[in-house]
Amino acid sequence: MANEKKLDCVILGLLSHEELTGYEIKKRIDTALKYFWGASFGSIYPTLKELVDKGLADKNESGQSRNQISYTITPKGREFLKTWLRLPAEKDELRYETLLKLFFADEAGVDSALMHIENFAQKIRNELPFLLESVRVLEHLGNEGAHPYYLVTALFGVKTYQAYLEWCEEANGILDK
Amino acid sequence: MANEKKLDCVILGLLSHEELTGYEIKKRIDTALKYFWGASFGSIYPTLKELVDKGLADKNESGQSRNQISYTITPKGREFLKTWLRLPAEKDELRYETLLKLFFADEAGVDSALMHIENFAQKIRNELPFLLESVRVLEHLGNEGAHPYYLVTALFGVKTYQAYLEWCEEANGILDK
DNA sequence: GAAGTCATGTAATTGGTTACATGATTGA
DNA sequence: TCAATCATGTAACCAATTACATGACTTC
Repeated sequence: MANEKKLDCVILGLLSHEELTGYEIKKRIDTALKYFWGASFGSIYPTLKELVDKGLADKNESGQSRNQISYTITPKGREFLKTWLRLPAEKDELRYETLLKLFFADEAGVDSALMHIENFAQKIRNELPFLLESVRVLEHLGNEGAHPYYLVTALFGVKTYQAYLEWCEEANGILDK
Repeated sequence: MANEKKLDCVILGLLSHEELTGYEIKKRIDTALKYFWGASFGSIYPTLKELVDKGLADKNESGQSRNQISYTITPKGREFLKTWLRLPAEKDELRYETLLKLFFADEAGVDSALMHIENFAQKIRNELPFLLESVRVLEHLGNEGAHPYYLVTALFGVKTYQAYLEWCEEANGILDK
């Protein structure tokens, strides 16, 4: 029961802010939600169809370009979203392959362990500037509308990324001796 | 291609340390790997069967108790594991429903946002002592075998959990004004 | 006119969860 | 003897990815 589909809520959430096409929804997920959620086209388009069927979103065929289809949230969709938002979160989960490979690294040797840590650190270092920039912008935008919520989630990214980098140092120190 | 099954490697990894039953594998995952991986019985038992079919593990029907079936890793299984361990990690991902509900919280109001943060903090506070105790024990055990790798992954848990708690404070401060 | 990106969608497959079914063992 | 836990396993279901198919628009 705890494993319901969340993508419909993600999409409704995005639509609650603005009218969007499937393609744009994918972009939003890959940028703003990147560090705590993911989804592919192969799940986004079918879910969009479902939302329309259930009366939670409306399809607007007449985009500025002929082949663009944009979606808006319906009042019923907004109600659905609000109900879900107020329910306690059921599942927060991590799947860190890096940690897995590290946990079992005894079998493969310390060099490969150090490589995994370095790869991980590199990925984080690449992404951190984007996140810091988001925070900078959001702090300027002040307390209107959804901005404080965006800020808080971006700060989560920053905090955890910084913790990851500190851990990489620490782990290196322990293993590389 | 990036989305191959990882559970076979998780199980082989655990078997590379010791002989285990399916039930014990589940327990290991729920304790030692808890904060970066998960799996259910419904995936563990079929995977165990697969591993035996592929010659990567052996089934030992004669446990101390009649209805216990334990598994050991074969040399081929060890080779398979080692190869995987040395390949770069492809996928590190988070699915934090809490963050999702926070990102869209404008629709539901600040009270529910603060509730989500508090629930999250509570969960972390509950789990942190166990993790700290693991670190304490592992630091005592020294540098033999897999211990440094266990230590490093446990420290990852501690570092991130502490970062989460700091973030909860910060987020509360921003939203609760 | 070619390359790249914007844009939508489907089919096959898979990895996994949930719920169920069953039964042995242990300890109060 | 009853409850809890140990222990294994299957079937139904589902969410999601990957790969594929298609075509319009933009820019050099």
